[in-house]
Amino acid sequence: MTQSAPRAMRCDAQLNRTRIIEFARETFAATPGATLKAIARGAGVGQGTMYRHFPTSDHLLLAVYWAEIDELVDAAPRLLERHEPVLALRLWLQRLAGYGGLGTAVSRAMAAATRADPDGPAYQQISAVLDELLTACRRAHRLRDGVTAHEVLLLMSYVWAAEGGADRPGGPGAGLLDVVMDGLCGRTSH
Amino acid sequence: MTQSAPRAMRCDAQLNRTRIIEFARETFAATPGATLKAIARGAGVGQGTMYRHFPTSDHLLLAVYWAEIDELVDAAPRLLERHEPVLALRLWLQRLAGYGGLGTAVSRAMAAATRADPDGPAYQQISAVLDELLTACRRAHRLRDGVTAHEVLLLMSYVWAAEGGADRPGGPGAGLLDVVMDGLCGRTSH
DNA sequence: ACCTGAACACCGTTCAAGT
DNA sequence: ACCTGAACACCGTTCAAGT
Repeated sequence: MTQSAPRAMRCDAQLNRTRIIEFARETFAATPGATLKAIARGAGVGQGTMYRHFPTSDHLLLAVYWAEIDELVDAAPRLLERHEPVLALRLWLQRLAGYGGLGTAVSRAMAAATRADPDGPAYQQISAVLDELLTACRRAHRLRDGVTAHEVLLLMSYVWAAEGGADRPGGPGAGLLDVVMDGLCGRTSH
Repeated sequence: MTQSAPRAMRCDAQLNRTRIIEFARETFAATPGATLKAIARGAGVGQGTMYRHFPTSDHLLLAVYWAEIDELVDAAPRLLERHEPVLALRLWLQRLAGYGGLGTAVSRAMAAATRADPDGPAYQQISAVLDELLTACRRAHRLRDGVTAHEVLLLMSYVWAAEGGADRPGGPGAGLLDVVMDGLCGRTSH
């Protein structure tokens, strides 16, 4: 513990924080575009408190969906153990896309992370994990050269671009993952 | 003229309209996130007038960048005449991406069109023209099956996803068009 | 038919006052 | 150290009143 452990919050602050997050989760599920003020009111805290804990709505979004992001991150090594690299990559991206569509957890947090805090922990973790998948593919000479994790995430932004969600089973964009995979695996150095 | 020709506007209305558009063009160039109220004030019209002509900021955006969209649309047939289909498609997408980056004309209008008015004339024209390019490629058996123009535009949304613009020459996303092209042309039915 | 501008209901943000 | 809630500067939207 040579470094500053984040200085435990006072217990009322901690309580308020969890209260906000919990109420925000329910609220976002019902009303995706809910306002910070409304959430503060509903959670029974002052607006100043809200603002202290979550300076912007993206911060709140990340806090609410943190668990889902963790799941996504944890899934990667498991996939790499059980499948060959390219399939693992495909399944992971599929899962990423599966979270997509506005209103579902990870896509909103991803959008928030890429938008507001590209250097924040959420984006860092996700791109680090994706980088492992890409490296595995590269080692197997199954990936084209010079593609970064950030670029792949950029390419996947079609998932959370459309309001309606581009990932619905039948909808437009359902087949786009095939296109992306072929693009990523074409022209290998093999 | 069996149909309702859009009923010529009164001359003061027409004047106000062009005044708004002109001032908005300058303003957007300087301050991308400019507000409708500020533009109304700067253009010397009442807020009600602003609202009558452009119910939402996306409508204004489309009006401002209409000329650029026309250029893009007109470029397609020329490209098809002078190059083979796949190269034509590539050059057109390159041009589309070249408009990219927030703050440049077409990308903002495209984002506006896909977001607010997916059935509006701008998006219709662009996707129709892209469909011609795709059809030409398909006829030459150089395009994978079952890809629609809408999907390709969805895939290109990486261009206007990032705030900084993903299309800068050296920046991330510069090589993504290659990935997209390989993805689109892989697995042909040829 | 069109324009004006005050008015309304909202938003995020701040900050003095409390505990 | 943290919370509260009034206050501030803004936004889009509406609408009675004018021409």
